Formats: sequence, C-alpha cells, structure tokens
Amino acid sequence: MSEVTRRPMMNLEDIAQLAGVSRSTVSRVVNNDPRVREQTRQHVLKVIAEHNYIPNIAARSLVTQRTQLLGLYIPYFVSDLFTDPYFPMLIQAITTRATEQEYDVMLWLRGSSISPDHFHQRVLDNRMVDGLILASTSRGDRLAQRLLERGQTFIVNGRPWENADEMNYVDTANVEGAQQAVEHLARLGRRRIGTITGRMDVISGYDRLTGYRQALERLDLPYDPALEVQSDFSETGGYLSMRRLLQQRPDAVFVASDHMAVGALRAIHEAGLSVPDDIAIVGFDDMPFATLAATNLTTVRQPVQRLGYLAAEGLIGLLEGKFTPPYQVVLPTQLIVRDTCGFPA
Amino acid sequence: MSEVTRRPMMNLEDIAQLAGVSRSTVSRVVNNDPRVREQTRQHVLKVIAEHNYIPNIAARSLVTQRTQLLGLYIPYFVSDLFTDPYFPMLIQAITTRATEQEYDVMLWLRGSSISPDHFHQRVLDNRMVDGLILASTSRGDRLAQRLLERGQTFIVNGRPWENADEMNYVDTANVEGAQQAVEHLARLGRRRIGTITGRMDVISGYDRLTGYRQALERLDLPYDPALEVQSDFSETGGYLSMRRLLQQRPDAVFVASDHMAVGALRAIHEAGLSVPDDIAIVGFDDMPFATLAATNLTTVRQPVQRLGYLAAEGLIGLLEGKFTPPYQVVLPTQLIVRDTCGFPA
DNA sequence: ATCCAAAATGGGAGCGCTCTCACCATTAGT
DNA sequence: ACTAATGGTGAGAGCGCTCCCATTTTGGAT
Repeated sequence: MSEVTRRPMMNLEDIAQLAGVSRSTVSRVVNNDPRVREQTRQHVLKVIAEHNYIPNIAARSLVTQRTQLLGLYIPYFVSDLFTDPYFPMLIQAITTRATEQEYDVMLWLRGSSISPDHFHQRVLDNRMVDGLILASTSRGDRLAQRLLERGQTFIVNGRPWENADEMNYVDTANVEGAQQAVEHLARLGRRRIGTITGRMDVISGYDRLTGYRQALERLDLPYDPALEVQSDFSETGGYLSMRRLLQQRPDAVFVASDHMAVGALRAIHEAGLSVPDDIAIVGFDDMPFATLAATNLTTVRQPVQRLGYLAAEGLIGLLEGKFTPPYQVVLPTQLIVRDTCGFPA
Repeated sequence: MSEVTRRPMMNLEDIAQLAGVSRSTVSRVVNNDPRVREQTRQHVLKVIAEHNYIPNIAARSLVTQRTQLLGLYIPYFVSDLFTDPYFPMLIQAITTRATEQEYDVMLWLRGSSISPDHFHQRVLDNRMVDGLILASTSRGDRLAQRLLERGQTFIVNGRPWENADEMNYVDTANVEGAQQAVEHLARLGRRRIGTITGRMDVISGYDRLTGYRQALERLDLPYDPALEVQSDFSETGGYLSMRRLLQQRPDAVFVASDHMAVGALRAIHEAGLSVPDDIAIVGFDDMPFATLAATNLTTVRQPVQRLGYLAAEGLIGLLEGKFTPPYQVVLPTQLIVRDTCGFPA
C-alpha cells in the first residue's frame, strides 16, 4: 500500500557481522555490560553509530518481560482538563520523573466518545505497560480493585475509597489542610463560616469537608447545615453555590478549590459585596491563577507537582523492587495568606 | 526482590491446550479471523475469558512490526502548559481519535530537568511507536528534519518552518484569521490598530503578524512599526506589551492569543481606560476562558480540537496506507464577535 | 456411496532480542 | 612449569506471537 519503500531495519546480527563480533557482544555493548574489552566496545559503538542501529524494543521486551513503559490513567471529563491546570501539572511532573528514570509514559484519557466500561477494559487488557498510575479515582470506580485482583502494579493519586490499606497511593493531607483554612478564618474573627464543597465522590472533596466540620467542632462554632453547599470543583459550580450561600449571610467561606473560589468571587462581586470586608474567602490548591491581580486568593497550597513526582518515583521503585508495597505517602499542605481572607497586610 | 509471587502469564499455547485446539486457531480467534467455526470460536473465547488470557503485545509487535502506539511530542515549557488549555485540548482530541481507532498514545513532554538534545535523542531512538505527532515546532528545531531523514512517519501540528512541502501537517489559517480580525476592527471605524504578537519562532505567531500587516496594507491604513509589540503568547507578556503599546495611543489592538489578551485587558483597566470605548480588543484562539464574564472577548476561533482529531486520524491513515503523503490540512478560522471590539449588541 | 472444492485446523519457521553456559585466551599464584 | 582464576567472547535456546503452507474435515453435488 504505502509508496514508501522501507528498507529493513538493522538488527543485532547485522551489526555483529559488520563489526566482526558475535551477536552477544553487540548486545553487551548496547546494554552497557562491563564484560567487553574497551577496544571492542569502541569499535562496535562506531559500527552502531554509522548504521543508525536502534534496538528493537519489542524483541527486548519479549525476553525481559519489561517495557519501561508507565501507564497514566486520567478518568476525568473533557471540560475539567481544559480549564483546570491540575492535571497538566500532574502529567508534567509524572513524565518528568519517568523520563529521568528512563521510563516512558503512555496516556489514557477518558474521551467523550468512549464508554467508561470499554475504557476500563482497554486499560485492563493492556499488557504493554509495566505499571500504572491512576490520576484519580471516584467512589464506586472498580478499576483499582480489578487491577489489584490481576496483580498489576499500580499507584493511585489520592487515597482510594476502598481497600486503601493494601494499595499504593500518594495523597495530600486534605483534612488537615481544610482545618488550617477554617481555623485561620476563625482566628481572624469570622464566626459564620460556610463552605463550598468539591465532589463528594472524589476523596479530596470528601476529606476537605470532613476537615471543615472537624475544625468547626474543635473551635466550638455552631454547625449549620445550611452553610454547607455541595458543589463539583468547577468554576460555574462555585459561582452558583456562592449565590445560594449568600442568602445565609456568611462572613467567611472555605471553598474547596481555587477554581470554585474564582466563581465564588464572581458571585460575591455581582451581589455588590466586597472581599474580604463583607466575606472572607479561602480556597484550596494554590493554582497559578490564584495570584492573578484581580483575585490574589488566600488558599491552601497542595504540592501537586511533588505528588506527581512521587507517584512516578514510587511506582518505578515498586517495579524495580526498591520499595515494598504498600507504598503510601501523604504530603502536608501549607496555608498561603493573600488578600481574600482579610489578614492585615 | 519483590515479595509478590507473580504467576507466569498464560500464553497462546496454554489456551490452545486447555481448549483442545492448536495455537493457530486460538490466534485466529483472538484476531477475529473469520476462518474459524463458530462453535470452536465460542469455546476458545470461553477458555480465554475463564483464564483471563491477554495476548502479549511485545511478541505480536515483534512479528507484525507494528505497535498500535502513537507518539505525541510536546516541546513546550512547563509554565505554558499550566495556564494555557491549548495543549490539554489538543492532547484530549488526539487521544480520543487514537483510542477510537485502536491506537494508544505515548506522551513526551519536555521536562525542565532534561536537556533538549537528550530529549530529541530519546524521541529519535525510540522504535516503540508506529508514528509521531509533533504538537508544535519552533524555528530552528531540527527534530522534524531528522525524523524525515530517518524515514519515520510523522505529522506536525502547525506548518513546519522548513521543507513544509514534503511534510505532513495540520494547521490553522492563521494569516487569514488575523486579517479577519483587523478588518473587523477597521470596519468598526478604528484607525490606529496595533498588535501584540506571539513568539516569532513559532509559525502561528509569525503568520498572525503577517496577516495583521497584510490587512493594514489592503485597507490602506498607515503602517507604524511602533504599533507592533513583540510578545510571547503568555498572559504576563500580554500585560507588559500592552503597557508599552498604550503609550502609542492605539484605538484598537489585535492580540495574537486570548491568553495575552487577558493580560492586555488587565493593563488597560489598570491604566483607567475602558474596553471597547477607548480601545477595542480582538484576541485569537477562542479559549474557554474567553467567555468569562469579566472578559467576554471578541476573538478569532481556531478549531484546536478538530486539529488534534485530524492529526491523529491523518497519522493513522498514513500508517495504514489509506492516505498518501504529503497529508496537509489547513482549517479556516471564525471570527467570534463578543464585547471587547465595540460591536453594538 | 463417491468425489471435490471449500472450510477449518495444525505445524513449523522465524521475528530480534537476552541470557545462560561453554569456551578460549590471558594473567597470576604456587 | 603447571594449574587456577579471571576477563572476554561465542553459540544456542527460547520469549510468545503471526503467517505461510500443508493437512484434515466438512458439506454439498454428482
């Protein structure tokens, strides 16, 4: 079919012949085996370079049973990816660490045209990757469980909902982070502190709400369900939730993501109220846009890139036997005080 | 090392034995070869399902010389990825189309810790992918040329700087799009139309400037070099460039990306000027954030997702002999009139 | 029943690599 | 001088699959 005449690729045997040595020796040179005379090595290396020889990965994998490939599974919806830099940051960190350790990354994004089941099956049926990173899981997602049953090596970003004890994961201390935020608001004199939550089927959303509630209890502030508005991590969600919340006249709101906080700020401004004088806001994430002039959001910083970095490193360590499962890391957050919480400058 | 005892994976032979047929027959079933009796097929399928058999991709690739893997090369800097949804959108579209056609996608992101040379070499040395998509190229980048010399099948997003005639690419009609924008501004009575350009080593930046200049010429508007400020596609770049440009008192500005336009608007507001009364703004891209209430940007829409979709489809078509190189597609843009250009509502 | 094409199945070779083992050459130890 | 250890190299098997070709089975048509 193709009009391009593909000259057959060189293989080990060809190079061996050209260099006047055996296949084994060429293989040793390629794999940096020390048991080759320096002179021979140089000569073989020269022949390899002259003929642009590149080893056939498939053949190597067939023998070694390893591909040096990591799978990255991102079950998120299209629209979230477009506006929220969380996943780009995570992807960046993961690929960077993987590349540093001589691994490549295969990407599975849930596309709109593919059914979740078919998508799961595709991931499960794939034997090309040595290990997997699940960028996120939501409650009721069976993928992690099924991977566990298959004996696949994988690591989850965000503590899994079920069987967390026997799984490898990296996570942020979301409960504590949310507590920090609420306690900070209380310290500044706020008493009617509301919250706009993330998705309740995502562990970080759930944990941040838990942190909010625990903080209220610890601070002896009255718990008022009307001050809790469930949302979905999106900018629009934050906007709409804040409009509802405003009717309860809160003097502060802990918003479970920066993205929602931007929407919340918009709603507040539209209502003719001012931040932080009328309402103090603390977000969560510390995304790049949090520092934009119009916003300058007080927020709880989570180390997204560090998380990605450790996920890749952890998975590779597990694969290479450097770590023993379960590999579990929970990183602390940091409160970043800016303009929206009313802290005197 | 690993404490997990990995039971050896099933192979074709095992399944054949269990099903009481030959390896060949199982292979036919797995590959949907019609030359198998329906009864046999069902039986084999049952055995496969019972034992969770998954074919070994490496072994298959070794024979077929194909991996069903596409490489996606994104040479962009970290910070751009975090704030600009362009690449996430592109990645999404590419992976979606690839998945639909039974291909998987391998991702190469230039990480900060890896030198460009080493990164190129990594891509060049990789024989795992059937074909490559270069998400972007900048002037002087030798990768495309070297891939061409190697006989690799690849497709570039954005017309390549050199040897474009013999390369496969998808592109936006940037020149025409910029013309549209400037002509629209002129039609609304603006006469001192400035521009904030993108990076001049990226073809889209270059083309959009060309379009701006051509439009001025065609409209018989005076060309004033001081009204051209070179920038870099970033929000901060847009902000700083607009501050400089304001000294020239333009009554309209064509900003070569929405991202820069957001920065430009910020600079204008800071200067106490109003949009569109004092200055009309047209952006380029039509990114999701362009519609945000505070902005509602008039812009030139480019079909990013369609571009990604066609890049994947084109590459796969090329690989499978359905298309003959060169595969070259240039998609038209569309002017989206919103609030920032002063068009009466 | 007989024949024959077509359908279905099996066997073997080989893809390009790694890895074990055997071998040869060199050097050191007695 | 003879052995033993060491460093360097080669040969062969085999990873799990596809694909060609040979062989067997099947189901009409005669």
